[in-house]
Amino acid sequence: MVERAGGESLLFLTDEQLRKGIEAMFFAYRGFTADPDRILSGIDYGRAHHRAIHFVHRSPGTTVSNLMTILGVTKQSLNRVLRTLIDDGLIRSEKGLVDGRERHLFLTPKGQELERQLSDAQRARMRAAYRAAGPAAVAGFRQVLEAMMDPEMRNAYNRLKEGGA
Amino acid sequence: MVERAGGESLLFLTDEQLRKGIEAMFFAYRGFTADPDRILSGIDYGRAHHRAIHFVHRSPGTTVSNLMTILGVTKQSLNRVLRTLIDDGLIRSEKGLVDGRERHLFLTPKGQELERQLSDAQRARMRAAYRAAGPAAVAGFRQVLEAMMDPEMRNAYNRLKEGGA
DNA sequence: GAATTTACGTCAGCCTTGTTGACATTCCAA
DNA sequence: TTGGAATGTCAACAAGGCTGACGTAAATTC
Repeated sequence: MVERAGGESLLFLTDEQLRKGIEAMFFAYRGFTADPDRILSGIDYGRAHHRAIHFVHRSPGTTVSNLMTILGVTKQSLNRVLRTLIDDGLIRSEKGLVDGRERHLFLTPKGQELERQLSDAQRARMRAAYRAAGPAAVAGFRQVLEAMMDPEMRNAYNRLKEGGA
Repeated sequence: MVERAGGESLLFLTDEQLRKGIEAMFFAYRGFTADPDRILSGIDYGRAHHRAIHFVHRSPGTTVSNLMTILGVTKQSLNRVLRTLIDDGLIRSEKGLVDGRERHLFLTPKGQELERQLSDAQRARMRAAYRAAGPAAVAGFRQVLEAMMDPEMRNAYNRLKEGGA
């Protein structure tokens, strides 16, 4: 009755199972962004600002072009967001010492404060989900997500992982 | 060395682990939407059209207000998308028989054709990820995602699950 | 040393997709 | 009959993507 290959059930690969996974991703991503979005809607920023702040926090001193790659947006789009964050004193931009064409990005204390607020909210939901599901589920969660990424993004993700380990 | 509670390791709840999960969600969601987006960019539609088509396919005869709730958008926003899909002959809207105020939505053959194209692409990636990660990982994946949803969305998700089981 | 390429900033315009507010219609229900 | 619910639609606006073009400074290459 159950399809098998090498003794392993393949029931989890039915279209029905895949569809459930697709819908789970859709609804879960909504939850994933809900809490930071709520905070940001109060102040003048949006999800794009959150992403920039997150990755500058994550990789202090990163360059503009590196951030463009990570976020997958054009420089014009990124610049609009970065411009407001710099003007508002949340991000500091420093001309590169070894290569003067590059701009290195850092969070100011004010920027760090907002980052903490946002990531606290997002981590709280993540923590609750992790706790509810348990460590084994979390390992599987990460495995599937990683397998779902485009290869280039998987590389970017793994470089970030190492850096923060 | 390892924190323990009830004999179970809590290492998976460190801020570092949570941050990795957050970044995994971000990069994976990009991959998740990449293939349908590529198809849609060719024709005249966007991600919003995909979502509408998906859930109309999923729940044939669903009403407009139900779709609004599922998608989490306003009726004006939904109507704009629905309008083009109806005008282009991908979705059919039928006045309710028992309650004449309601409009029930269905995919036309043309709509079903596009739905199949889009979901084939999305399922292909999902299938590859599932296969790479294995059945145990998939179970964990689904558990964590479900725990991450807002309660209302979890209900919506579970109603869909039952219907399709 | 001159020419080219790279990294970045910026202006302008366009598109999608979300929002709010207002108003009309139709129909169910008390 | 009257209020509320479900829907459609018009208008205006905002966020955040995009492309294209142009400018500047700095590095690299010839």
